[in-house]
Amino acid sequence: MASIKDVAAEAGVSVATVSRVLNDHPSVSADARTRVLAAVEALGYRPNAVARSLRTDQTRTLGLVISDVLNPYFTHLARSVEEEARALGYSVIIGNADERPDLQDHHVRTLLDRRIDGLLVSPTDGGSPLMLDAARSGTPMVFVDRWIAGLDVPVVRSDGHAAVHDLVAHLHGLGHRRLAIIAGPAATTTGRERVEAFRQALGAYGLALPDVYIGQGDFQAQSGRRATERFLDLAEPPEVVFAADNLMALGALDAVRARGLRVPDDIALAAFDDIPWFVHTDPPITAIAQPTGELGRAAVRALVDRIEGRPPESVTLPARLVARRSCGETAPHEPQVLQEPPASTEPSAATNRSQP
Amino acid sequence: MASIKDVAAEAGVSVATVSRVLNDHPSVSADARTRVLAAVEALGYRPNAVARSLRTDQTRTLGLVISDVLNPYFTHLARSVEEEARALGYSVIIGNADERPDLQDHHVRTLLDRRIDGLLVSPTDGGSPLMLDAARSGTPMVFVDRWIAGLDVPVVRSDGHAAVHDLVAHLHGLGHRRLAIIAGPAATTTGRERVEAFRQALGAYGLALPDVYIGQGDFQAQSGRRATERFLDLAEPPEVVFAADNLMALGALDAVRARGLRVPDDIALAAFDDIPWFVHTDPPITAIAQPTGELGRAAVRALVDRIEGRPPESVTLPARLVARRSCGETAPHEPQVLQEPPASTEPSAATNRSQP
DNA sequence: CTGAAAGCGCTTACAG
DNA sequence: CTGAAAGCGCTTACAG
Repeated sequence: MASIKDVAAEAGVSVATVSRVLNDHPSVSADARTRVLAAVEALGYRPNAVARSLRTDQTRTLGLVISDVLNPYFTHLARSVEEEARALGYSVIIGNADERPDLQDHHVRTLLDRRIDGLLVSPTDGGSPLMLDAARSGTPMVFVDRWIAGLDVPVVRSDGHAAVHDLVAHLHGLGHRRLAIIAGPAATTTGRERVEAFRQALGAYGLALPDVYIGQGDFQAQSGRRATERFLDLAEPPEVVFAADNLMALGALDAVRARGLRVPDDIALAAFDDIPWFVHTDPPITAIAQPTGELGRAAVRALVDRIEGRPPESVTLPARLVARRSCGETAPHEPQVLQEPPASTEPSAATNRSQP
Repeated sequence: MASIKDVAAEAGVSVATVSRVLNDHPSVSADARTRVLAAVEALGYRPNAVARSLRTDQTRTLGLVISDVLNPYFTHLARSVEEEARALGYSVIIGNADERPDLQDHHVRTLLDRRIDGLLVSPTDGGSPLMLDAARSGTPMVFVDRWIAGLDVPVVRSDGHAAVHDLVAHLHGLGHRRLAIIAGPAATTTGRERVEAFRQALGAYGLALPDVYIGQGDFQAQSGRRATERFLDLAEPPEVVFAADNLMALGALDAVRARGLRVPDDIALAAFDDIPWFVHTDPPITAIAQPTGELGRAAVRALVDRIEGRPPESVTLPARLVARRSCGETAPHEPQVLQEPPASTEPSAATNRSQP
């Protein structure tokens, strides 16, 4: 593979001049530029990004560590992250933690070793020593979707409180009183928050959330299956199961189906995170939709701000309820296509520095 | 960030010795090793992978350029690729071409600039000059799922001929005679092959595949929607629509639903590529399942063989029909869970060197 | 077993 | 505007 030396020789100039042409440095004569460009063309030369990174101490690469690529929500997020990063001149390397803290650490370590310019993380747990070190050691970092409290790291996420409240209103209106939730891991913010939001909303309707109506899941389908089976085995099973993510809803659907029961007649189902397939499941599934694309873009902008020395902003966007037939009723004209509400940012109080 | 020099100073040895310890070189005294390891620990030193790559001319990184990450088939593929790569000591950088040749070129170029050790590609088109150059210039490369003919590049894919034949037999048995297909781009092998397999199978039953029953899609949902609308507008619409991938099937479902029609009563639907959601759609969708995980793993093994100087093997695995209710009938005991058949490789005739 | 030194392919003050 | 030279952080013959 041709190196800068070869180009310099071919063009009859020094490597410094070649470098200047390649980097659009102003002080290069038109003649030198022409000759260098011709040599580059003739040799099919492409600068070695590894060498450049070593020298400039920047890789123009962002790391994205997500909990589970197979989860359509995170796939969507990853895609919007890559798009925005590309628009800003960065590449992104994705690390899939598969909801495993050890794998998450593996990816963080690998990414750090590669000297990525910044790290976007949706943490799988409460923060391993490595993750905390990374956050404190000054590696530019932004949390997206999930976060770890007590760190001076901007957070880009959506707030589901209002939507969960809307969901409970919807369920209550349909006459449901025994509502259960399949929670995510307590070590994750979204695992905890969604349960709390649900509990609060139930409280507003004078309903309790008994422990037996809280299934412990891990955001993966299998756990949704198991939790649902346990609910169905109860002397008094819930009338509604609210899965804290779309994969556990898939598992719940599997479990209900395996027993020969029907949604919503035998048991109602709702999910956090909306995905295109929810329109076509039997029945279409009521879900809380996050503005996923906008979250990904905002996260990249915050991270790049941080990398390039501008003050990064934490961003919180609202989620919203998309009611379909899986909890009962809901008219023929239910929503069909996912549509994201307009973005809004928190212009002030940037980081979650003061978080408990 | 601490460098090897800092470690050497701290341990009271030369950087050469530090390097030897880090790389498990045998000729290092136990004493030196201990002191170096202690220094590494004390400083929290991590070797700079960029510098190491520049020096050793290997990045231990694989590039994966896929057509569309949002397509669950490719997401699954990407995941298995990463798993196998990790097991073999490689990282992978994913480039999402989004079915756009220009984006595909962008990613190939970026990956090459980063000096990845090898490239796994599922080409979006027939081969841009850049892609052909890359393949010919000796960059270790393996095609997965889709390929470009006429290149000396191993191919890891699945063969759907038998499964498509099974599908047509199934459809014919249900009494369907007017069968249509939504094809992928003719520039892709899978776009062409699936139509040809379908045409052949129809021929075996004395059925023709008229041009109006071939919808031109691009493997994305929107194109499945449009093609289906066109079918439904025909004076004599088809009785069955076979979508050449799962996203176009989603689009077809959207279109059928938008007209207030029912599957399979008004029109039957089948898809290439099986995904977990197909069990829960209304109705469950008949699909041709590829051994996706095994394809990803085999592709990585072939690529790493190539990189490490062993002869790489092309691999072809069979796809299989999973009949559900979307084409009519099919019993209560239809399959529920995706299961991959055991792997099989072609031990001989490694590359598709002699392809037309 | 160990260290000094060269060199991977770049970029960038510095001097002219 | 241009080039010689230093240096980014490593690895690895080479000599001892």
